[in-house]
Amino acid sequence: MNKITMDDIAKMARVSKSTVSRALSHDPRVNVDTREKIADIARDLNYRPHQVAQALAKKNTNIIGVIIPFAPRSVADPFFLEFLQGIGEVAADEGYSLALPNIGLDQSDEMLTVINRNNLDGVILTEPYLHDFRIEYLTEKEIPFVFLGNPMSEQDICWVEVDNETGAYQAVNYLIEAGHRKIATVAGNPEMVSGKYRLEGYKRALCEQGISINPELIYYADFTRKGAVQATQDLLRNKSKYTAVFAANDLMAMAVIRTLKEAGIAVPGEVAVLGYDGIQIGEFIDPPLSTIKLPSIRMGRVAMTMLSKLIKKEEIEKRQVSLAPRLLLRSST
Amino acid sequence: MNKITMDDIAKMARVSKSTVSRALSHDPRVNVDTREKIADIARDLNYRPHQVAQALAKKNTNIIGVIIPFAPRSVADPFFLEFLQGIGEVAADEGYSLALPNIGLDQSDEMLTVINRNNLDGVILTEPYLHDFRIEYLTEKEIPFVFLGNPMSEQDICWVEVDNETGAYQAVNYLIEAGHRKIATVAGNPEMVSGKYRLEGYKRALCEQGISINPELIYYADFTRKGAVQATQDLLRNKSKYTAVFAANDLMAMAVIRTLKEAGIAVPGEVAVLGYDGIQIGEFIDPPLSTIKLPSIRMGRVAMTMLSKLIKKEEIEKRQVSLAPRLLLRSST
DNA sequence: GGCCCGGATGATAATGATATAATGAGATCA
DNA sequence: TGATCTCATTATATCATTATCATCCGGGCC
Repeated sequence: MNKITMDDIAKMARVSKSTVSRALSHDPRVNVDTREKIADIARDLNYRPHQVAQALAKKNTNIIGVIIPFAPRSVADPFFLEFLQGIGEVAADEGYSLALPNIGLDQSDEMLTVINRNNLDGVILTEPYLHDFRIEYLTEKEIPFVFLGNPMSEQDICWVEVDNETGAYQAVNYLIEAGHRKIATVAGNPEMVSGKYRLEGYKRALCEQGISINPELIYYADFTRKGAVQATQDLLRNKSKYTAVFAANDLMAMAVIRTLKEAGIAVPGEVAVLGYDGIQIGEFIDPPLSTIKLPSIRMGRVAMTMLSKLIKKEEIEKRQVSLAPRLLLRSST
Repeated sequence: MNKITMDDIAKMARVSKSTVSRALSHDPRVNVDTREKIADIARDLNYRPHQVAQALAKKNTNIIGVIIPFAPRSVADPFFLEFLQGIGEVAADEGYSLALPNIGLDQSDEMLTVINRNNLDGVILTEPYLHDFRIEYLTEKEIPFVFLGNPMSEQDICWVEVDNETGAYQAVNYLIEAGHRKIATVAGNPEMVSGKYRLEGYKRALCEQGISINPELIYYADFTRKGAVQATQDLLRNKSKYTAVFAANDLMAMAVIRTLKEAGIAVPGEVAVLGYDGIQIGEFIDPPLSTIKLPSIRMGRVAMTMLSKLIKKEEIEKRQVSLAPRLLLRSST
């Protein structure tokens, strides 16, 4: 079966394809009768515009790239999935489809390729790094983009975040108020904004309460379960005492809990564990995970809404959106 | 900054853009010296072909659509995420990128649009229905596709599955052998292949062991947590006795466990719960979920590999792949 | 010298849409 | 009555590639 093109419709309606193009895009310049005739024929033939050709002529593809690193992180992380769902909802409403370009480990090279393919109308990025090189690329290529997370750039970049430092401060402060004095942390990648500032929040909470920071209670993992298991094992070998662990994301908190339990340590009986992100699945684990709840779906919606406006060059009232973290107490503390 | 096109390179190399095109696609007809000169210039200018224009001329886009229904199901379901990861790995290797067209509830109309946009080289579908209407569309439009799950069609369609009936039979059989006689089930959507045949397996296991099927112990939910909570509440109001629940997927099993626990029923002490899918997160919940483990990532890899061959019209040795389910015992039974 | 051959390259068409310039007919106005 | 304007439509260019057909050139052969 041959695909139906505009030319076919033009011939049947005895007009030029220019007129067909305008009629189908509701251009007011075409006569109402002509428009209706063309619309009828298009409907009868079940015509759908060829998106690729349209993209070439209009110079936009209606495709949004969502840069979620695959292994070892992230698509396995329910937090990103919830975020993706929020993006998806708005994208569908606005007529965009989502592409997940697979980004491997050597991001710089892959990123270049993805961007240069010229087939993305805009990009949503996750997990900003300190001095994120992607900003420069995207800015230079004039591709609209929105970050999930504040990349701490001097430039006027669009982003949606929940302040990492505040959230972590709130978390650790709660632990202190609950009576904990020796609090360990499984921190994230310190080259990432989230990793660095969640650790900063941890430190500030301790400082303000006059508790000295013990470097032996700080472990760095890479936001993965595997990394957290390793970190917890290191922690278990450590002679320093601790009664609570603050993990920089829920996925790691889950691994911490399991590793502690395997070592015969009761949670929260002997050691309390507090996570970060507030993934839905957290309420099902044993014990249900106390955490800092981020409005993940909402963040996705906000990011996509912002990106859509950016693409259409509409006015954006707030280019930087900072949402509030919320302490969600379940049973692991 | 203007984008670099083939014309720019042609001018710099003092050849025609035809030659540039051939040189960059390693056409043996171009002289080696010319090819290298062109390759050098392209590298210097950091040239990347314009994917949209390329797609229009070559009539393929290197984009694969993965049809995962969004709300209320599926992207929230870690099983699909794991599957997606498998697809992603192979897709990246083969040079495809993934698109997630958002399919809403009225699939028929949306599907039509997605397919007719002519911008997908192939499609991977999940969750086949009995008499799935999508098969007809895709076949007619001659778009290569692979199903996750056996759509039970007479046609010679490509699919990867784990036999639902066998898996469910295995699950329920295990419960019976463990001494359970009164086994309830929270079944999936009976219009979906997975929903129907997992229920069939449940029934066959009971029949073969001479246990009569009690319709009051069969509840239908829609594979979501919400549906399962409702089903479990109905079950709790029921006067019939039961000592085990077989849920048609892990997400529902998790909801069943929580709802039972909230009602003061011990799992697995009073009631055993067995799930289906084998999502990774299942081991973290309380109690760790016993389940039928499907090789989700592998299924994704197989599906994408098959689709890739289908697109390239290569020979496919097996167009229908049926992998083995595996009973994964943790603590909920 | 004319012809053929094949390697290398160029010119043009095609892909399926939109964007821009051009056209023609009728209305308006000085 | 001629100039200008508007409206509806057509013709042509454009987008950045690949595909197809044409051309050129040097060398070998008769």
